[in-house]
Amino acid sequence: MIRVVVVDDEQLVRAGLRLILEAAEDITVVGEAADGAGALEQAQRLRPDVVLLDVRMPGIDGLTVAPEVVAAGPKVIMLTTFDLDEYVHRALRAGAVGFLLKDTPPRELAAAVRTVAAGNAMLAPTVTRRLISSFAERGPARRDAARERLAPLTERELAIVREVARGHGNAEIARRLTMSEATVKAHVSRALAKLHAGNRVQLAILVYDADLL
Amino acid sequence: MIRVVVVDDEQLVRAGLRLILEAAEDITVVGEAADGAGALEQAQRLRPDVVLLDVRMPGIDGLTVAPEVVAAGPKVIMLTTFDLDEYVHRALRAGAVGFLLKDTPPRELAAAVRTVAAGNAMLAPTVTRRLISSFAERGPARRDAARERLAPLTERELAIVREVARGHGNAEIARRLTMSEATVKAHVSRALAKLHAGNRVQLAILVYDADLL
DNA sequence: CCTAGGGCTCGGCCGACGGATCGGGCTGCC
DNA sequence: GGCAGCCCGATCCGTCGGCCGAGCCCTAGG
Repeated sequence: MIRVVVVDDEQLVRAGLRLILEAAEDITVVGEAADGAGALEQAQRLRPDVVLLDVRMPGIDGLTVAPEVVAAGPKVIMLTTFDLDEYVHRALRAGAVGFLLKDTPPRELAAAVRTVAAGNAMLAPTVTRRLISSFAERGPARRDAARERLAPLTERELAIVREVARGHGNAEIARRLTMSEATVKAHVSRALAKLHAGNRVQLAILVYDADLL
Repeated sequence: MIRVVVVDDEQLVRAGLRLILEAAEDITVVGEAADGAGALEQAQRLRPDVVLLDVRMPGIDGLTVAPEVVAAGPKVIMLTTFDLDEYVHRALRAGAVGFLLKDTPPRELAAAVRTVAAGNAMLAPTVTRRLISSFAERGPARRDAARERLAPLTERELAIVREVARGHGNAEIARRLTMSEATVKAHVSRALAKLHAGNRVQLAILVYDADLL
């Protein structure tokens, strides 16, 4: 039996969720709360398997308490009317493993509870879509592009550039790599030219994007 | 009516998928293929709404043709027995909007087809879980530490430091934020002092670690 | 009211660092 | 031998960064 706590500031919504979930034989609603403080208290006292947590609530809102609720043990599914990027990002970073819209059909809601109780994750389709695109964009795309740009560098030059990206000055790099400071400057200059960079900071940015540390 | 092409090297699997999908009144299977080449040909000729694409196939495998199939128009759902990280990453980068395991129940398979046809995305729960982790665990440790260090900065100072992290020089920052270069230098100096940094590159590193772009 | 403090804005000065340029030595290859 | 690429070095100059001071605005508090 999966033990669930539902949190929403509107009593009507809580009642609706309870009805939907209790209709499944393997799910039982063991507690309710109307704000973040109540949610945390119930999570710690009742130790439920899953907490359905509304995003917007008076007092402490759902996103704010989410990290603490997660820390208390249960899996957290965020519930909201609007799937704003800001909400999704904060929720996922807080450790939520579910993010559903309030127009989710009853069958899927119960399925989501079972899914997260089993240790997996469930997102609304629109949210999944957004997550994928943000993954595809910020993923290895920029990294490979950066590596491509760094390709023309000589082995030695790359070594100097990596030192630059560590925030070291030319003198310090010279000591570390046992060469003259003038030489370091020369390498940096040619790296700047090859990479069409105007700044040593831009070199550091490339190294960071290329994930070379 | 949602028009679907199923691609799998095993004839039995194709037949099974066709049976499942044709059972839904709003879905019709308009074509089949046994390898990547066939998948691409069918996608271009039949212009289906959705392509179910097996990952592992003899000849050109699913992950390899996925980008071209996506480019041809249809939404792509990857199908596989194993949800290896490598598979998922490549698939999502290729532009797939679905990633399902072959043990997905028929009802969810049809739901997934409808979901992607509607422009949204559908992943297997285990895949979603992994995606969330890789999104959330993008090093909150170092990130929060960096934010902690950046905390003492005033709003204005942080703005200048972020410009520094973009690789801009003092003069350029002055233009962008419409202030004197002397002011920029003053802010940079104080930021360096507050953060115990000796270099503007080190400021950039902090901003990067703090993930502020 | 007016004083004190903090943040933002500027200017000037100067030492230090960063970049551009030129040249030389070394290797491998045509 | 000539050429090309990499590595190293030295010199010149612009930019950066530290340090001084100053004025302005706002808020807090006597």
